[in-house]
Amino acid sequence: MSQKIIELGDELMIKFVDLYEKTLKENGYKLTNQRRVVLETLYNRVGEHLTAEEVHQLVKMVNPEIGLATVYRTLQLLSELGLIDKLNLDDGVVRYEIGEMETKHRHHHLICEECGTIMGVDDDMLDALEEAFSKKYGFKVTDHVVKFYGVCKSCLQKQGS
Amino acid sequence: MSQKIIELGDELMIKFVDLYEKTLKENGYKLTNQRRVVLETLYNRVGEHLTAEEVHQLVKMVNPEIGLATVYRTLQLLSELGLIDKLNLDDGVVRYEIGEMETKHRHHHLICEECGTIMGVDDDMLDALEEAFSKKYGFKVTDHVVKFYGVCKSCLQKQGS
DNA sequence: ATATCTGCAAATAGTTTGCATGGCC
DNA sequence: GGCCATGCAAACTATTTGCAGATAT
Repeated sequence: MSQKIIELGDELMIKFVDLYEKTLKENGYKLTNQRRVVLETLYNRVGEHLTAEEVHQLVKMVNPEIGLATVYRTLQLLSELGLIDKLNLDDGVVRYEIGEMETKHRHHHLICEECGTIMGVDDDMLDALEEAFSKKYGFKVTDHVVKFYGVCKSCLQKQGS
Repeated sequence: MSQKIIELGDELMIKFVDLYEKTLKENGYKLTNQRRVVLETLYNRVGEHLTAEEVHQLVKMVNPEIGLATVYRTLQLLSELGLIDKLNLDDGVVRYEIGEMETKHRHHHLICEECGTIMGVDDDMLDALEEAFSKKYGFKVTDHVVKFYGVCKSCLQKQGS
């Protein structure tokens, strides 16, 4: 069955799809169109933090047949495989975003309490901290989640004027 | 109407109840038995991270009439007032715990992926980092949430043997 | 060929809300 | 006395699951 593929025109995207195929195969999962479309959708929205519902809306533009349950299942799978990241802001919805392939550094989030903007930042400042914690508490850290809440640059400027 | 009060026998607890009364009054909320019982329950379980359902079970031992909805409303209120802390571990349930009155330092969580233990640690290592982030991204940080995932000391020892 | 995946609809789980009654200030 | 808070049940929302048919390998 033929399936319209999103026009990539981007070397990075090809690399990403390769990784997706490799990772799924290695773990014994099938390579389905639904899964690729979900991943491509996330890729096309780098920097955004989408809910399952939002991903479903976007995905339906490419293939209207894809159901919401599949989107949920796919997001969960891709997240487990480390192809995408899960993000929880305590607002009752789980969000997903493309993980950073290029760097090994986990990235963190600055959440503006004024305008709700979520800004992802890449930083290795936490690495030293992680090690310190390991030593201090005898706890072997494998991962960490850091969220900063506050007021973003542009909201600060608005407040100033 | 008379209401059985949990035996305190503890100066800290009295201080805590005082704070609870003061904070509620200052914000125009009524001082009800339900609210105090919820707070005392949390206090009696310092170090644990309870779900609304769990708090409800415990609270019913003191006063079986208290409804689940009230527990939800109360936990939300106490959390907004800063009397207790909210914690989300992405397992589909929101947890609450007594906030640290003594220190200004927010505390962080070490979550063991082996046994599920959640360990709260108090540490000011993040303060420097917060400031660095503020400078670097022009973002005024007011709060942060940090979670470390990994393997706890006792699980590491079990693995070793 | 066959085990996995999908779509749909129904089920679930956690949390919220409307409303009449009860209790604090 | 008035208004906020409570309890109950019903409503809601996000997410999960069962199942029959479709699809990738």
